[in-house]
Amino acid sequence: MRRHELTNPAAAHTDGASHDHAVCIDALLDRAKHSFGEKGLKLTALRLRVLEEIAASHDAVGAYDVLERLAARSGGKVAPISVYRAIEALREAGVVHRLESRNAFFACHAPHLGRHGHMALVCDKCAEVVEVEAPDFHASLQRAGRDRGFAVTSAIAEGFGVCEVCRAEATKPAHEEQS
Amino acid sequence: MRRHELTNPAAAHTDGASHDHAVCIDALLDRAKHSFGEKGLKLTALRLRVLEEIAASHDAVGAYDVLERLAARSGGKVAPISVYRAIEALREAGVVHRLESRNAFFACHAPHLGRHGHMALVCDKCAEVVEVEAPDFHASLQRAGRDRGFAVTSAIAEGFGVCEVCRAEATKPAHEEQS
DNA sequence: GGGCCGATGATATGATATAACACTTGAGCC
DNA sequence: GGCTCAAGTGTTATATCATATCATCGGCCC
Ligand SMILES: [Zn+2]
Ligand SMILES: [Zn+2]
Ligand SMILES: [Zn+2]
Ligand SMILES: [Zn+2]
Repeated sequence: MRRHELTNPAAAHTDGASHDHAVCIDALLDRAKHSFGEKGLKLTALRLRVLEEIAASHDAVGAYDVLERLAARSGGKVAPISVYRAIEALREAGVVHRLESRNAFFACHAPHLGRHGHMALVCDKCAEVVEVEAPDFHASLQRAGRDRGFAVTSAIAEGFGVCEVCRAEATKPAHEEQS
Repeated sequence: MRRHELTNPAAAHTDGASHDHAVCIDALLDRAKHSFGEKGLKLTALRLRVLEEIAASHDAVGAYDVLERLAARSGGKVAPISVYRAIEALREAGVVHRLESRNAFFACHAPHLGRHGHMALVCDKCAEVVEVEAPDFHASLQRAGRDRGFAVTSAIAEGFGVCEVCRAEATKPAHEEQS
């Protein structure tokens, strides 16, 4: 089992159940086109396929998951390095981030140009990742660093817990639970 | 080369050059003994050997680095899983942390019982890790999460930049540089 | 002693990521 | 068109990080 997978994949609830995810995807692809253009990068067929797989949910997925899904869905097989290269380009374009604590990747649905001041919240139950703005975070980190002569140029922050939907499910009466 | 190593290991300056690191080690070992005792864990010979290797510098080191150093220094070879198990125990005791962004581990020289409210600052030049207290961080993360119904139970934060010593070296006149 | 449990050993494998080099393609230039 | 160059991708191999599984050992309790 991939290290970032859940014991209960059925717990994932962001593939359309709680919102119209097609809207998320459309907005993301649109932003990706613009972002690639602005940065002089090319949103090639492979990169688009990889982005579509990552953006298919709000979860963080491993590079090898992407690879398997590409093979299963798009037909043509690709090598691990090709997936990693595509992901790297998507990261440069700012449409995909890496979840450092899980060695996995997730689509950025909340543009925040400049890599600073956002945090990822990861649900331990359903693996969903949401980004929250945290303008204070980077500033306070730089302040803390400055006290020690440390010049902070970039930072990451990741929080773990239980998301709203999973909390609601956890408090549901037992007879409403799925088997 | 291990991914977390530097291109110029000589840049490391925390192995005694800029402070009396024996003091750091003594304090850490002392704290480790107490912490293992309090938690009902045992600071076994293997765990102590692993801790000594990790604590030998303020850098983050990979599990396989530890393994190689154990083989080189202490004689007896150990399997990767044994190193990982020892590291896991040291983490539970709170004397070692994982640097998520590098898949590496570093000794905690700044006790902060409870895993909240600290951040790691990593020098891109010398790989030194310093921990800074950030009492606001976890609170603000929980506040941000609460707005979205997300209950944050733990979090990590890692900052990257250039430490004081390396900054000083960078501004030194060229004729003082090492070849 | 015998049962138990936490720690370690031993072996194998899984999971994540990159190196090196070849090939293709398209843009810019002449 | 033909040339060059750079970016992207393919192909193969390998490096790096981490865990599964079962055996064994040694202290501790009864
Ligand atoms: Zn969505
Ligand atoms: Zn984002
Ligand atoms: Zn020290
Ligand atoms: Zn610490």
